[in-house]
Amino acid sequence: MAVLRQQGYDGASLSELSRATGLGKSSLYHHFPDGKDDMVGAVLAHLEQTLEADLFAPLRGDGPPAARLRAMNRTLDAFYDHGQDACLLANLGIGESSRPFHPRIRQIFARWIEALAAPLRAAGLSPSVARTRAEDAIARIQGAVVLARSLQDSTVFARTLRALPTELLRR
Amino acid sequence: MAVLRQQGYDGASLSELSRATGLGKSSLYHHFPDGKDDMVGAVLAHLEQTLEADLFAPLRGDGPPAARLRAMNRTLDAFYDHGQDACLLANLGIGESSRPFHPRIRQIFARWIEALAAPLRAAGLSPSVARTRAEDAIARIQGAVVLARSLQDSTVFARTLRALPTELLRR
DNA sequence: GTGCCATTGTACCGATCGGTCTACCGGTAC
DNA sequence: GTACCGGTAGACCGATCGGTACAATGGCAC
Repeated sequence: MAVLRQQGYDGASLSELSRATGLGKSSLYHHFPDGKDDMVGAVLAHLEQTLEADLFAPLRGDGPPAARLRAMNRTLDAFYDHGQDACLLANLGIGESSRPFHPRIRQIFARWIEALAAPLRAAGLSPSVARTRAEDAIARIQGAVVLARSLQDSTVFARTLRALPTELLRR
Repeated sequence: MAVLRQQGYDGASLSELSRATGLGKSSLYHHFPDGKDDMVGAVLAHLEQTLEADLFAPLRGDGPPAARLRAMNRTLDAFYDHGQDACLLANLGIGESSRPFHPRIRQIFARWIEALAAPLRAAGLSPSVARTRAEDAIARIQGAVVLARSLQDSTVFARTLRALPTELLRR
């Protein structure tokens, strides 16, 4: 996952993946018979599981909406290493949209949006407003990561996360 | 530029660049002796020039701030093809930050931020507020492109652009 | 022990990578 | 005409690409 998020699909060569995993090529192809796409699929499946547990489930939880949003912030801050690490979803989703793993990217983003909309509805916002705000928030997070990495300055990322909870719940 | 923004640095092979430009390899290496990095450099230089003329200069212009922001929107909407085209800066900036062209990416983003802050200051916002708002706006645009492409739904992009002028000038 | 099977290291495959070389073209100078 | 030269095509280079073949390893069933 680290190789993919940093190098992207084309940059993540098999020898790099082999080195990073400590597995020889034959082992990689034993576990992932369909090659690179298979490995990417496994990485995305694992990411989806992780996000489900650490991000989506807390968002859907039954605590106060503001607390759920703060939980998301904590997870994201760790996940992106304070905005210094690239986003795997963005790196894979920004390229060719015809890649076999692209539907999975879309699905993960869709789940994130849906999970984030939940606490906003719980706070009394209409479903449609909750949804558009969730989309906008995720766009802001993604853009903050892109900009923080491009500028090599994580200020934007920190500021974006800090502002989100109150702005999302504003009436 | 089209190949680079769609395929990214590693995905943009020389044969692809050759095909897209209609030039043989030897011609490419005649004009860009230092190879791929040289070509990327030229693309970024050209992009910077284009942005300077179509985006930054209008932002710095002397019309009403709201009109300057609407001009930015028009340029961006065309530039990203309503959110369907990837962003070259994001695609190159999201990867390894040690690449030789990375300083140029950073510089272009910095100029964009500075240019966008100008109409905000002209509207009476303090320099520091203008700057952070400019940064946030560019992050939102970048994130909107990432999300629109990942979801294959340009709604987020359109909504983001539409909301920007009034939100940026809000007191 | 023996057989079995999942797993692994290593050599190897054709294709493509980024990049170089040489021969050639088409204009311009004289 | 001829010398020159910016530009070009395409063969070619070693390295690396994604992927395969195959023999060896190692643990487990019996």
